[in-house]
Amino acid sequence: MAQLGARPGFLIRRLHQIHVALFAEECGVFGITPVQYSIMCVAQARPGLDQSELTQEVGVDRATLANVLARLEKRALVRRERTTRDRRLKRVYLTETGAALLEEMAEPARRAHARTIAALTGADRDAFLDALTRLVIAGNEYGRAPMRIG
Amino acid sequence: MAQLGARPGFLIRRLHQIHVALFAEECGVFGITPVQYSIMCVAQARPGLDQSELTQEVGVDRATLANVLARLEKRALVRRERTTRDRRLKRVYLTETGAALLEEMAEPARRAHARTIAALTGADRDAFLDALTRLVIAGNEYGRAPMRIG
DNA sequence: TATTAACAGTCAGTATACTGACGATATACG
DNA sequence: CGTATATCGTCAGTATACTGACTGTTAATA
Repeated sequence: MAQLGARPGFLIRRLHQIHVALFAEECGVFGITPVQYSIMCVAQARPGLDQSELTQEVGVDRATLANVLARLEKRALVRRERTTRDRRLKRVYLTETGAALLEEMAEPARRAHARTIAALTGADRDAFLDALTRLVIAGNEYGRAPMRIG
Repeated sequence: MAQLGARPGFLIRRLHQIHVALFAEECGVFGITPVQYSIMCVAQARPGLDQSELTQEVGVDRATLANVLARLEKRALVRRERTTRDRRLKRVYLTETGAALLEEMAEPARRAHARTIAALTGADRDAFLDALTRLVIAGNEYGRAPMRIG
């Protein structure tokens, strides 16, 4: 890892790979990925957001979000409705099936996140998460999927 | 970011997105992505590694590496040679074109990495990189692209 | 030696992520 | 009112990343 290991972007890519692998290990049986899980969580917490609003909550660009939603919809985990007020919009709702799956996955998903940072303890872990949060907020506007902060 | 922002995996995904965006901003004109850049760097530092060895240096699974190398080879940035000793192997070498591009990109790439963690200063930055490194080493064996450590 | 194991690289299929373009719709403004 | 502008969702194309299966080759072993 000599040279590459000194590059922040390289380490971040690796840690992302590792988290995805851990999430698959814990939640693979449900056939749900980390991003799908994030979208389902927001769809439950804030039902009826349109796709554009969802991108800002989940930090996924609109093209990707449309793809993921199409997959979730095909499995009847999510429902989309065109509004009549503004016929451009599609509001997104978690179905009962989706809500049930979300509940089943809660513990495994929590474990996946915990295992990702299990090598850090106490103050180190807190400091890491704090720094990570600061970087994500500071860099929020870069890329095609800025989030709504607040 | 209320709920999602408390999940390590979510933050890591976002920071990875941000780094890729910054790398594209700095290096986009060269048409080279972060992973392509990593592979080219290793190909230069350790010429003649076969693809299997390369996966262990770069932390990319063999299917992905083959794809990336095919693209680099098409642009004549990299060369692949089957060995006669072991006819399964393909050794990888950076071409002169590749070496020239690598030199051109050195500064912009360095900036992209620096900007990714620019919001942290001094001890905070050191602590963050240290924690990040520890997590990457601790989780190295998860997933399909473990690295050779040492 | 003959059979079996393991390994290297590839391929097909799928998921996230981006770009740039497009059609449909809504809003602003002259 | 009518035109220009902006927005929403989608689509096509490309890149990284994974899985599982496959071919060809080498190594191990019975």
